[in-house]
Amino acid sequence: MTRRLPDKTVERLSQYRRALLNYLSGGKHHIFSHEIANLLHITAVQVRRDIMLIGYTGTLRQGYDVKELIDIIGKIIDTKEGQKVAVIGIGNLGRAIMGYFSGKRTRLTIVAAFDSNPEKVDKIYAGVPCYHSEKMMEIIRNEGISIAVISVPGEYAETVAQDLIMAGIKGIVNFSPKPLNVPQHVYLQEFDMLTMLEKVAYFVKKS
Amino acid sequence: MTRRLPDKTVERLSQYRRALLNYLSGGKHHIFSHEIANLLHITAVQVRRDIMLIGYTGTLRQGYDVKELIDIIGKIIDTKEGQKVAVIGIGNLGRAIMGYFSGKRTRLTIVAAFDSNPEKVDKIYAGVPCYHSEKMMEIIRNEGISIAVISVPGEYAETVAQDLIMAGIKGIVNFSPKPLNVPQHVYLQEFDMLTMLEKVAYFVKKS
DNA sequence: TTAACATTGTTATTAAAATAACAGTAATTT
DNA sequence: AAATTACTGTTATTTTAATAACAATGTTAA
Repeated sequence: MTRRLPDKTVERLSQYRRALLNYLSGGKHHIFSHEIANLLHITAVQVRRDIMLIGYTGTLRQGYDVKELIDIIGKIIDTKEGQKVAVIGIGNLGRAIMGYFSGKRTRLTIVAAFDSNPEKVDKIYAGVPCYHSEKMMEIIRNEGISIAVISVPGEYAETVAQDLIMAGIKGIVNFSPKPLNVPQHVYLQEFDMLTMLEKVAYFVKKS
Repeated sequence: MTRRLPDKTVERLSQYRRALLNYLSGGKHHIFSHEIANLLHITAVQVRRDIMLIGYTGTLRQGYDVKELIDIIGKIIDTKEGQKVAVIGIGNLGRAIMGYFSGKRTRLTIVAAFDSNPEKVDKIYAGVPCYHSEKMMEIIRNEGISIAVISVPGEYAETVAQDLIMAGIKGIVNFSPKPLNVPQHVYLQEFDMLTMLEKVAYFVKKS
């Protein structure tokens, strides 16, 4: 249907929506591109361009209808049926991720967590049941989980990813410091904290 | 001294170094560009280009001297004296970050953590003392901390950032879902998990 | 009624990043 | 000795993202 949007535009759409939901709760119904821009600390042109790419169009004197825009973004980002997410590794990071999610109503639902520590298995974290890693492939297949968050220590990341892919996972967010190799049909987002911190340190040093 | 390197190159240099340290511990002393590429699942050209940008040069038949390359990357990324880092907000995420760091010997040292929860104040997390948020500005100034990691809930992120900047922080990694606005002399790295997950979901849906 | 203004939507340009192309060269093979 | 091979280092090209420029238009002001 719609042409594939640029990566960065998709990221911003997600942020627009969150900002707009918040803005809406303040009782305002219309918003200008430069107001959206201020919320995210970017430029108005970029906002308008992104909105152009998704084919929505505002009105000249009032700007954009907040509710409409939220809906349109939803139609682009979400699927009707929703998508199921699993979190692998319930250390501090895994729990942090699940904590961020609980409460947010979104079309993404974390339906299962996995860990190999018997003390964690069969407990509930932020409303999500934790299963033993041995059951991972089975549950992912049976539940039709399409997205996985890897938050295990680096040394396990690779084999976990292998299993996930064999079980039919379509998208992975990798928080481990170990770079992953995935086939083309799997979308991978790396998320490496140590690298990011070292990068910041480099540019701090330079300035 | 060296010209400012591209953002992405700096990220990869950090990853090269980690991979090389690991490789070195396997007893190998030389490495080819395509071998580095395999470790990170990128192309050999990209590796060679990055290495060209930092001015290092390998030998034709042996490739790169692993130890030398590690040292050169260190000279570029690290400062002699090291840089001090503070973590603001000791929830699951804050603890995860400190956990990742403990053990890694690097020129970046987390020297202080801050939280407003009295139960956490004056405790030690992963070897790092936690102080009350009220003391944040003072300690940052006195200790000469130049980098901060924000892992507080979104609603506090903005004021925390303000305070950090007033206290003289030069680089910020923001894990909160609230976009920050910082003056030009402060380097900001946003790190928004919800957005990234929604992006992955979008591309999974598309594929 | 006309001019000035504030806003959107779109095209054009620039900047950043990745990829491709290829020249150069030491070692090895024929 | 010449050809081949397997690399590096660098320039050229392409792709992606961001920014700038500007036409179009309803609204307000003169």
